[in-house]
Amino acid sequence: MKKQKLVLDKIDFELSHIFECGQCFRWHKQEDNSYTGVFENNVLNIKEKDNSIIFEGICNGEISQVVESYFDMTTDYGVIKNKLSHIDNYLEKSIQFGYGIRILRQDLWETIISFIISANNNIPRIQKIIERISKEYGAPITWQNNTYYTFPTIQQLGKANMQDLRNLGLGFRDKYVYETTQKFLRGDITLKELRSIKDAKEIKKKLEGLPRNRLKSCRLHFIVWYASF
DNA sequence: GACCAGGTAGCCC
DNA sequence: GGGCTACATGGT
Repeated sequence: MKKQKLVLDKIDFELSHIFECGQCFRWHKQEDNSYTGVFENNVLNIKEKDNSIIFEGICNGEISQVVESYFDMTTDYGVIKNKLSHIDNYLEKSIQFGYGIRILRQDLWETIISFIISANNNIPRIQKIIERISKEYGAPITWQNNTYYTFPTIQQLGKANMQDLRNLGLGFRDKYVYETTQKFLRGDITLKELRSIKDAKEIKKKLEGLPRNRLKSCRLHFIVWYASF
């Protein structure tokens, strides 16, 4: 893990559209309008300057690879937007509204747990709970005199019992997170298995076996997306 | 201090 | 299968 920097041309990339559309919980806006976040074993700060996007932080691997993967850089969003905007007026307006969005390639495990936590909950609190879980069970990464925490792996989160989770403020969701983690720990269901399934209905069926995890269609789209790589 | 939140499981009918 | 309700907390 090392400090790295990357500068890319600003194409189909708008920070606020990406980070404030509700698809992620761990990116925070800074005073200078940049965003800092933790994903997998990376901490990045991202800012816009002179029609460029500057990525800076601690990366597990080459920053160009990490960014390319997480931000889905190999997909041409211009082509997609062009296609969608010709379907109907509603889509055209939607694209005008969020023209700079990219669908992040977030960690599948983190996403499953985050979605369980989101049940009957509000976004600020969801964010706080995820931060607390990460601080308690994730691994620390220090950058620019701040300590950030990765989202815990299955094994790391497996160390928490229901009371531990209750103490972190999960409320009634503690047992659903606990049971889901135990299922993954035991291997009743695996991430590899989810990734190997290409049919959305099959993935849905698998996930419905998990507690507190029946999927609304919006969630399913994300899970299918995250499971696809 | 009441009301609500990125929902869902467990009832009842 | 559809409709209702409880669920733990914290944010507003």
